[in-house]
Amino acid sequence: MAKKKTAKPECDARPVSLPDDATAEELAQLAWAVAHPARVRIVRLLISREACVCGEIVAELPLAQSTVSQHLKILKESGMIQGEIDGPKVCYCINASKLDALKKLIANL
Amino acid sequence: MAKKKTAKPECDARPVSLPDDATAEELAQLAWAVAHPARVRIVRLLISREACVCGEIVAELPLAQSTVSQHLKILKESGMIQGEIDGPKVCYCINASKLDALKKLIANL
DNA sequence: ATCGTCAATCGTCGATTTGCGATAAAGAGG
DNA sequence: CCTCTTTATCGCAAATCGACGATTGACGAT
Repeated sequence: MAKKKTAKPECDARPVSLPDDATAEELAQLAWAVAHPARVRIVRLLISREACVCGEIVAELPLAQSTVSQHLKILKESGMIQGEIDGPKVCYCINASKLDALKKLIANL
Repeated sequence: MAKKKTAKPECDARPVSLPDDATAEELAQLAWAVAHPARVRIVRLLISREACVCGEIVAELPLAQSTVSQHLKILKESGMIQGEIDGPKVCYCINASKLDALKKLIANL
């Protein structure tokens, strides 16, 4: 934390941006979920298919299964997608509310 | 959620993923520009003020000048903002077309 | 010409991300 | 029971990010 000791008499006097700060982190977090080509493709895939087994996602991407699993974990932690266990498989689907939240936050920029 | 049959889902007969791939990278790149709270705040600041000197941005954020400069560089490289040298100061402003590009890409997700 | 201000860049540090192979865990099926 | 399939997780390595102080370069003013 930079604590400037140098005198700063009359430069800034604007405590106007408090709600800004709150949504800034939320937007950053959601944007970050989509800030990787592989994750963009996963999100698009889930939107277009509405539901998708993990194996299909892996087959769709030029990445190793473990890497795709990592991206899925990141997307799940961000709340953008959800995964339901279905026997030995896992069925992922988009979380519409989170996606809408991202859309709104970006649109209201 | 509509669940596919447990049998093989005949889904992959679609050579449609060429434009997907192209915009996936573009979206990821633009999303990454706003995937940090400080950069979100910078972008918002520039939108609300339309133009802003670097010093003001530094004063607005709880970060060192060099760190803010880094974020400005990232935003500039992504095309989201532009900087014009004005004497010893540098005046930054938003790049509306890039911002719109991001908004469209997110909205069309 | 010299000084002070403003912003970019350099070098460094620690933390995080990204990718992979290998392994473990959980069911389904023979 | 054993085996196969499917997915998550565990290291591990390379790369990148984020933050900072210090320095540099550019410009205006004195």
